[in-house]
Amino acid sequence: MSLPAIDLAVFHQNGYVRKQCRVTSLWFWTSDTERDTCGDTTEDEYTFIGAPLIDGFTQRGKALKDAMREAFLQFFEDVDHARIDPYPVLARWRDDIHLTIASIADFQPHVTSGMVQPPANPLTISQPCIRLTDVDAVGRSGRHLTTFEMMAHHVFNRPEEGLDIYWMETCVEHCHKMLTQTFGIASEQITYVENPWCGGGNAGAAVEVIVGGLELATLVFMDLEEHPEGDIELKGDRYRKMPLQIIDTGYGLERFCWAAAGTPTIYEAIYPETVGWLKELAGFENVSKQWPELNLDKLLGEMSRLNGIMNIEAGVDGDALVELFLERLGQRGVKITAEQFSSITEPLANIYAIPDHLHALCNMLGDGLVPSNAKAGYLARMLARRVLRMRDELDLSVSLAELGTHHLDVNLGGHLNKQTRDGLLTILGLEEERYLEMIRKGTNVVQTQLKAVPKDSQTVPDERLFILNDSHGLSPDMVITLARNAGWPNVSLRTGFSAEMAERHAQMAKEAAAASTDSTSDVPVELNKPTSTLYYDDAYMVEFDATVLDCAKSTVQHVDGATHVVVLDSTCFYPEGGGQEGDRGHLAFGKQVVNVLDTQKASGVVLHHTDGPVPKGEAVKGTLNWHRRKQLMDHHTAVHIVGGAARKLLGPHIFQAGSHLGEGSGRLDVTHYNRLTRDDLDAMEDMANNVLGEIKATEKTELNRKDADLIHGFDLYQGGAPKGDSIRVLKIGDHDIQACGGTHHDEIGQIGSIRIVRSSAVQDGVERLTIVAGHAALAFARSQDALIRRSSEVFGVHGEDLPKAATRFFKEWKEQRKLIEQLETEIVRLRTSGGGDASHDVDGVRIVVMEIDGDLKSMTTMLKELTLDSDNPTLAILGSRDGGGKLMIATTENTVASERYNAVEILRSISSHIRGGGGGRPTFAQGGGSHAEGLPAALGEARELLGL
RNA sequence: GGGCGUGUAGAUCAGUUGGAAGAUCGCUACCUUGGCAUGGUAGAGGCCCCGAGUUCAAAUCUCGGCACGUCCA
Repeated sequence: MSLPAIDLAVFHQNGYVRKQCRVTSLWFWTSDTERDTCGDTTEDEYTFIGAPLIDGFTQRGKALKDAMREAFLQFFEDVDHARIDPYPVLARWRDDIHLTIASIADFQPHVTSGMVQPPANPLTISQPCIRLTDVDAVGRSGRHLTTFEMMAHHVFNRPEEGLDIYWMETCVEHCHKMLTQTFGIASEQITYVENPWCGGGNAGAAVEVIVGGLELATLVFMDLEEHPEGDIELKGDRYRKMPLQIIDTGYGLERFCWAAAGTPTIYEAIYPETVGWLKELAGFENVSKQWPELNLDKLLGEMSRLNGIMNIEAGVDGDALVELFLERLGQRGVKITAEQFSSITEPLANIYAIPDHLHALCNMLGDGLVPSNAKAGYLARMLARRVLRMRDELDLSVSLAELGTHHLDVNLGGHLNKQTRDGLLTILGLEEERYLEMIRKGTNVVQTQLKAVPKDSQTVPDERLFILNDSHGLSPDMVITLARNAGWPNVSLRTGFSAEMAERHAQMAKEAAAASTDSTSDVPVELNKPTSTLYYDDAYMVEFDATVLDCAKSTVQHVDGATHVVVLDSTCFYPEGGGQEGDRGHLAFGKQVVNVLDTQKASGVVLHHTDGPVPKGEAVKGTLNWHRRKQLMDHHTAVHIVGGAARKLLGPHIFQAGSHLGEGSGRLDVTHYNRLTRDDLDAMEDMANNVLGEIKATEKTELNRKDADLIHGFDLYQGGAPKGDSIRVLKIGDHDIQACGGTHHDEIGQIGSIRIVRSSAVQDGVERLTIVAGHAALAFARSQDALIRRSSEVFGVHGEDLPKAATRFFKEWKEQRKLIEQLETEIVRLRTSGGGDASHDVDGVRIVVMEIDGDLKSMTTMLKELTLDSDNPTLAILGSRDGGGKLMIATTENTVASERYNAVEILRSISSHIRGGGGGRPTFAQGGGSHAEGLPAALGEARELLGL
């Protein structure tokens, strides 16, 4: 079964009839008797360019967006929808996506699954979204954006419970009324296309709203969930009805703006000031002035129209595409050469894309994102780099921070959600520094990588390009530019290479995904009844009585010595979670005792890993290893306090990226754009310890998700996306407020003291702080003391003199090493100059055969002294008893000595005496053995061989 | 989360098959000049990131760590 027709009274009342599209075969509703296409086909061109479809909005840019958004939200407020503030563009309440990609993403997964109440119902919102999938098309297609606002009205019905706010009929009614009355769009201009929607395991009927060839909105009626036995089939999958009915609408704010402005591209409607400014900076007028006969607006308008109806696949050959474009433009009366086309459209594509990318970047950074080389931070860095590259292609002399300042003032009205203006500009400045550093290194890297490539080569080997891109961040066209400047003037990029590289990356990602098959651990016990968690009632409870619900042999060895898994009806053992390690202790029953070696959790059931069985149904007395638990609580509470200090001292972009609380130390990963200095750590440490004295007690409350979001916002979820509706909130005065399920002190003074031991980098943009608190802080101080004591004993100085002493010793060691080298050289000079027994003259070649003390390094020094003087042709054979015997033979290069003697041959014929081997060049050979006592014999044979 | 790359003189970087640690700039001294820019000559400056392993021999190969960079999801 497929979905039935969407036959609504509102269509009939407005004179609409249902037709099937001649091109796409989709069913659609229209009041235009002539119309036989649905409006969004390869035959439906944009009609609003130069002829706006929405009247009454004469503004441009931010003012236009503000007016449009207000009109939309006001309309829905007037029909009893609650206006909701937009969510961040960083989807921190979700663990499956980094960025908010649609308004419905705000309510996934828990509201849409029914677990959590929506903040209002029905509601209206205008949600800033970021989608990077079409990033390459931005600026070129005339309509693509990486960041846009999705205006929406949402309804969450539960018909089985009598909650039925409205469904299709009223939804389309609102939509139609708004379009025709608020925005004055003529009814016959609007078509409603029936096109079922599915995604993410859900599906439903949907209507696309098309005006003037442009899809202005989609109305989705989501009431199906994927199920193998479902009776409805959509696009190859089976679905069944679910208890929830959700209306998910999306109206593209920027598209409304474009339809109201009627500009050649969407960018001129929403970023007119920036486009104008960049054109001026780039001297674009000089480009267009060359061909006064060209009508630029007509050209751009036709291009947008063409892009609107041509579905251009990624990876299409660039040259072929331009040719096709020129042909189609010619058919439309725009006469233009390939040269004119590229010299106009290439700079314009950059001019258009820059404000779009800046908008996405400012929104991301404004929400507190820190650029990085991994995860969401990478997306920000990618956008920053794209802007910088486009800036360089346009040859603009503005910094990224100046572009950011302009964008913030002109297009964002100076508003950022969290980050400060200074913070934003600092980050942009740092990103530019990194970019410039990468370019600077690029020239060198290119020269090294292309060393084997002939200077007159026309291509760069694929493998080199892959390495340069993946490892050094130099995109193929950047490599070509650099290579041309560095001595390979003829190289160019093979067409289609970029597509191949993308394909290769996709392949790599696929292989990586296939390799990481997660092993679901076997849990041998039943997981029916959630364990009652006593540690939340009283974090200080050490002993408790409980009943054994289940006990089974471990199927996998979880920890050393653990043989069984025990489930109790209640427990005060904290299971590992939120970064805090599981508790240990023991369970006693009768006269027997089993040790709890670790505690884990599965589906709300606490699993005690023990070293022995406990009979099912038995009453047990559980006792916690309190020393360990106290230490874990010290660390956990300390991590919250340090995190709060970091946020206060370093800025609003500080977000917890992970934590681990062990007995010996705790660690906290925070997002930050710079490496932390010891001064930073000291300042945080000071603040953290002051907090211990200033704030007496922590407050622990439990809230439902809806209220928690409303009261505290999404900064609450530092520990990650929450899984359920119930949120445990830990408040340490106004210093730190977080959702956290760990165990914490009621009185933070019990921690005693906090030390931040060090910081290290987990990845770019994330700093790891290692923290010790309570007894661990004391233990750490003692071990540090011991290190200093042991070291100062070696030097025989007091601890405070240690740095001075170490510096002096190191300096003297270097000086003495130098001196030894000089003395060794001097010894060789003395032993060989006076015509002693070591030195002989054979037909104009000085021959030196001697045994010396020293390792390979000092032998090398001596050999140099002997054989590097070409006025004194020498054959030198040195031997040492060091490490099983060493032999080293050299001749003075390019002299009679090197002509007459071969070092390698001599070495081979004598090295057997020390039972060794070796090799080298004819003028320099070295070898070693395992029989140092044979050295005199080896040297003796050498003398014999040479006739001495 | 997965992949890749790089750590060598104060700075920027070479270093071939494992076999004698280099270049350029900078620094010091001297020469050239009335003085300067410059030019010339000589010299100083190295825990080849750290730690193991393989080898007669490791800057070079293997493993681990630290630091930095980069691509993809």
